[in-house]
Amino acid sequence: MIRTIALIDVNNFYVSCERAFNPRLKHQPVVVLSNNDGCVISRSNEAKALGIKMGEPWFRCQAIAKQYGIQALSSNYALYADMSNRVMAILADFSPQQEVYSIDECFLDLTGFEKKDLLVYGKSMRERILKWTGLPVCVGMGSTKTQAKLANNIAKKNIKFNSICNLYKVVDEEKNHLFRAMEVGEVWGVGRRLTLKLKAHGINTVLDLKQANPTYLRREFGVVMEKTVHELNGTLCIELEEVTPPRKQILSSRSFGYSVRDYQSLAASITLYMSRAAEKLRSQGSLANLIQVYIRTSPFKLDQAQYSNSMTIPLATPSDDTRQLVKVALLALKEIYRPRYNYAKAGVSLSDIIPKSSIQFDFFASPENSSRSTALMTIMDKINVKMGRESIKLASEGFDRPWQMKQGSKSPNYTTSWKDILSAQA
DNA sequence: TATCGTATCACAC
DNA sequence: CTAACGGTGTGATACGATA
Repeated sequence: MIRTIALIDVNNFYVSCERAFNPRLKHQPVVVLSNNDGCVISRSNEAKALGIKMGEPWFRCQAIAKQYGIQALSSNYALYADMSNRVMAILADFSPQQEVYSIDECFLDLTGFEKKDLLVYGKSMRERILKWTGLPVCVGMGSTKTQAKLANNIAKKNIKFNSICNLYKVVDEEKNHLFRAMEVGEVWGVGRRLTLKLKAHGINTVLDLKQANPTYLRREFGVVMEKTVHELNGTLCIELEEVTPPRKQILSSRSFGYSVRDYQSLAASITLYMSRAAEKLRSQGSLANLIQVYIRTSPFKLDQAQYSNSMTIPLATPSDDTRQLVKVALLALKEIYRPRYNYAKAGVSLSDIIPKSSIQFDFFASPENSSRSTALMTIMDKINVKMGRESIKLASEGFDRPWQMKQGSKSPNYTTSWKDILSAQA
């Protein structure tokens, strides 16, 4: 059966979230910055029009920002995550099959809906989300995920589509016209490197790729590209994934607000990051077998001595106990730490992850210890959910943290903090 | 010869 | 005022080691 897949995506998501609560930002050039107020990661249309590039380091935009009064905000993930949940909940009402693909996008399976009704259906999604959350979305529809993505892209860029593009409704002649006008890099799965390579093979536009020979593409570019072309032509190769599978790797890393030289600060940061990673691990009911710790100086400071190192340590028995994971992580840190470098970033990773239900005790492990550990971690997690993050924590996470990342202009947590709501009113 | 482990690449957002 | 460049995650592929 021919399927119908929709992709719904919030326009300029982070900026739109900020605008929903601060109308003064509307019709203005606005950007949201990455952690540490480093790079531009979301732009209003006005900011895009001024030539601000995605991923541009913010300090490089100072001149133009001053000239045009571009407003920059630190990222407020608590706000974005909460808004995301609202959008996803609304969209879940439009189909029983939903794949939450990212913080601001989801696929819906609309197979079986009358093709002629799809535009109206998409329009009602857009209207409801706008009314209930204040966020603008675009909707793209086709017979595969790749087509839905492409349709969404078309809806975003061509005003005549009014934010909804149903590829079924676009006649072949116009489709060819649209696809010929789009760069091959616009296709989902075709990034910078592949764009270059494809162009070297004479494939420049979406239409070129759609018409290319799949067997030839597989030989020259690999399976992924072959699937992409089949999907472009309406043959489904990438299924909707409704249940998010447990993470196979959990990472927690952060750049420092100011460079760090001493072991103590690094140890505190590693403890902090590992605590976060362990929380994520427990929240998905898993155990990790492998720990990685890394530290590095700033690769951008060419005049300074560079050092980057990591260490991977396998655990004797899989664990989700923050205390144990931190202990091992600090052993690794001790091994790789070298004095007299300006460290810019540190991080940890948990991998070789297994479900907790499948735990096998080794010869020396004690089930009693394990259940005590679980009880402690569970209560810690509960306290932190109820009373707020870090209400209870390991002392080695540190208290004042002068190295913590910069967040110079974060908006209030409008939807998740009573304190912030009150101060936002004042 | 098939499989494994690991590093590297490429991509998405 | 300074100096200043994100974070998380997946899958494919390459390649030497291992069973």
